[in-house]
Amino acid sequence: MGKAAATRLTILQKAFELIYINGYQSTSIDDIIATTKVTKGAFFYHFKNKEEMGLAVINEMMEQTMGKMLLEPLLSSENPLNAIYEMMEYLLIQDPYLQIKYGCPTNNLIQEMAPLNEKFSEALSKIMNQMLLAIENAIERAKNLGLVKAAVNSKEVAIFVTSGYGGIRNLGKLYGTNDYYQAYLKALKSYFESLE
Amino acid sequence: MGKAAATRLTILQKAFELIYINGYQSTSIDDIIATTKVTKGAFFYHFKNKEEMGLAVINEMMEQTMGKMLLEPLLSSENPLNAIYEMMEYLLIQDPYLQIKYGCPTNNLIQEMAPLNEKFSEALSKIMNQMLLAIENAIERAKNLGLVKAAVNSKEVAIFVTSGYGGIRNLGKLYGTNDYYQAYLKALKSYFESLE
DNA sequence: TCAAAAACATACTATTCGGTATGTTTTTGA
DNA sequence: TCAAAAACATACCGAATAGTATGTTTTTGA
Repeated sequence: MGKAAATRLTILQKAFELIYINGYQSTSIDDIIATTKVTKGAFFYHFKNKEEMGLAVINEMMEQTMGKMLLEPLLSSENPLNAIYEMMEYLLIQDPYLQIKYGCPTNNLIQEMAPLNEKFSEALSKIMNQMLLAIENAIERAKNLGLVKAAVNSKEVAIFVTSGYGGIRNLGKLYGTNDYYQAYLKALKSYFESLE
Repeated sequence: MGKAAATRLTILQKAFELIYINGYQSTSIDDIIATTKVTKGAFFYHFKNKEEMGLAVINEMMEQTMGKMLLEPLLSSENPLNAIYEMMEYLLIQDPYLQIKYGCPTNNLIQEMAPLNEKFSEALSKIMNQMLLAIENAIERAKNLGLVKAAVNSKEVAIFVTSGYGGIRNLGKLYGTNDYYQAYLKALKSYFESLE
């Protein structure tokens, strides 16, 4: 990676980190450059404005991570329903980059920016579509494997499960303890059993 | 109501409206006074600072509404499970004050402010505790009425259902259509049936 | 090697925002 | 009625912020 590309990446990484913690609007460009060795001139050389940088964070940082975290394990799983549960458990309990008090980066940005900025909505929709589709396909595959009742509507379940994930992340932010995560996971497991 | 109290209420109502749409941090005091006939002097006569006003919005506007919308119908319902579903359906589809693209006022504020402000977290926790407890009690009552399996854990279900509500509101903000609400409600209904 | 382009650095600006200082007007109650 | 307190109005301030103007340094490629 060239030096210029490294500078750009430094900006995006720090920006992602600060946006995850404080939100997009509360993250100032001065914040980003103060905690890196990047100057304002370099920042505006790489990005036309703050909005373009925010979109790059979504498209180049968040989307990739989400894809690798989701599509790969779900696509090849022998027990798709179980794979979804494991993914949730990983995201909520194991993932070292996500913290209870800061919630889920994607859901945070949706909450903050969806009503305010069409471009952000589009970029975030791609990520959520990835997630919804991955789960829907997994359920569909579970149906074909005879692991889930044929009457189950895959799309509805995907929406239901994805909603639950976003919501429990928000409850985690509020209460700051993973007790709620544990309770949620138990209920999720029961729910999945009801689909068999 | 005295004139002073009316001024205070005007501020709180407009503040709630703008915070619901744009978020707390993006709602400036200048915004609030520009769209009312309240001056800055009056604003700071009634509230020590912006934070105190924000807390008043939560405690005096949101908490009451939530209590009346939740506790009352759920407490007296003959079929508690059905009452929860009806409440969700009302909040998502019927409620004239809530809009798809702006999501849920409480969940919005949690998302934005929980990691940033302890006082906001406390105030918002009271509201969410109300909701969680109301649902938990309703499930418990359904169990006593023989409408729900004894093995069901009321607290876990309350957390699961509350998460789902917050999450689907966020998806609604992203996609701007109530198709997702409808799919969510169908899945919720199926889920409730699995508890019987 | 060396000029042109890319990449970065610094100082500055216009605007916004929360909050204050200092008033004036309105209400209250003895 | 009238003074004191409550309620409101206006002008202003300092800090923060996105973005720009104008440089200098580094890299590139012929």
